[in-house]
Amino acid sequence: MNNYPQASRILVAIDCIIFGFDGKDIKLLLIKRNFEPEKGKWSLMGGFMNADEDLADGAVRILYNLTGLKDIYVEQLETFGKADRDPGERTVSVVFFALIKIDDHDSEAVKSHNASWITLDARPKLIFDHEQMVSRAIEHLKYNAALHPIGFELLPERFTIPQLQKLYEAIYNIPIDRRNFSRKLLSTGLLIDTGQKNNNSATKKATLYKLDAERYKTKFHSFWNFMPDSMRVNE
Amino acid sequence: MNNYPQASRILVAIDCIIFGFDGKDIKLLLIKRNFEPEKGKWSLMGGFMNADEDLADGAVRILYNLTGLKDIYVEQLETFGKADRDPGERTVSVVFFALIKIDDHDSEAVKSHNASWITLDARPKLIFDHEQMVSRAIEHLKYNAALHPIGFELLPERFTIPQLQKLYEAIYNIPIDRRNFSRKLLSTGLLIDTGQKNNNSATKKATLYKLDAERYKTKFHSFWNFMPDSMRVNE
DNA sequence: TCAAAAGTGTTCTGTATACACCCATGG
DNA sequence: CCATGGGTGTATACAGAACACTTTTGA
Repeated sequence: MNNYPQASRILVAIDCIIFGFDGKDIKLLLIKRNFEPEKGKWSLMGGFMNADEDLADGAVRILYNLTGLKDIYVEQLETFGKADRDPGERTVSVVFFALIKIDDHDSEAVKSHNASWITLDARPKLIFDHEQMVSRAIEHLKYNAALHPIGFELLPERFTIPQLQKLYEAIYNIPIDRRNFSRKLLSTGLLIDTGQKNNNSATKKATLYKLDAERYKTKFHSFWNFMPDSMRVNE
Repeated sequence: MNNYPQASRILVAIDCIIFGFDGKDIKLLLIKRNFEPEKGKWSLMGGFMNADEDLADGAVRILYNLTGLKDIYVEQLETFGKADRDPGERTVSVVFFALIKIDDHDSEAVKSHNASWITLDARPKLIFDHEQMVSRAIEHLKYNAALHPIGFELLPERFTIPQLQKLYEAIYNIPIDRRNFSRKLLSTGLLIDTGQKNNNSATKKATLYKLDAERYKTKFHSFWNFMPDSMRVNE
């Protein structure tokens, strides 16, 4: 069947920005390509959308291949479509934004794809327009983490408030007042005290919380502001 | 040249959500199709991306065809890629979000495309997944108009504060306090008093303002909140 | 017993809100 | 001169920021 005879058919790529947090730094999962084209260079994890597959399913498939994870946080970010973006052939690329709990990923799969976790500062040059894609994703992370409770997606099931604070300090690269942060966060009612304490600490053990899944859902689309007002720059 | 022999090539459509404001209601520019496929039904304005054209340029081209306008506010919104979204042939559609000053558009071009301005409430059923696209765009408008100064894009060059207020009341479907709105707005420093007054009023004439283009640019990416807190629902 | 990190409380200040009042215009 | 809509002023409440103090832990 061909209802649109005069239009051009082109490749639809899917590229994935994958963020993780190791307790100290925000990291990106990048690939040192051991395949053509651009073998030997760094790129995002990607692939092509199959003809019989939903776009979003394609992203899940590609993310699963690399990380071994299925139920992770994925958002469609933006579609890149400069005519000359891929020198090999005309291609548009739909970019997806994923947040994963870094300890959960399948390190065998990552190794077999020749991928590595790299801090934002240390990231190498990337092929094509992948550099712009990453910039866009970092922007998106900064913007959205201040308005929606997505930070949790980067932490383990059970986490402490100080851990969460370190995460936000890493995202925004600013110090945050411990006491105000904690109060603001608890006042959202999103956290459930598990009764357990964190054993990884050499000093006073912090309370482990988990997300209140119900409240999380209802609150997700509301605007949020638990970042200091200084982040909502008005000047 | 064909570096990716095994992947599928498919159609890339561009669909445009075009918002306008007539001083009272937010309206959508929709097309009653006098061409195949789905002739006789309502849809968004769209077309296909050309093989040698940047994606964003395709959107500008399509918007220009319908409205006769070139320098308008356009954002890429989302790419729709369900495998069965277009029954005719596998197609992904990149949706663009446009805000125009309704008085500026070329009504001849609109007429020749069989298009009409329709209020959100009165909109008809649309073909394919265009309904979802519109819902998504309305969400986007509500979300972003509270955080960024995009409302101005729907008003004439010179506008009054009461006009702007009516716009926001239409977007959010809530009454806003006249006095607080005005103060909040002026405090942003985005408005320049033109010295002129609005003559269309039967009573006291309101001051005509224009945007401070410089400040607009710098402020655009900052979070903003001149909507009442009630909009930033936390419950 | 001391240092380091976690947790709780208090004060202060800026800003959003609610609401009262004055001004301009045309009928 | 009065109804309608535009513009300015002010008191109050609330939430964020700053900062002091207490508690827990392991070394």
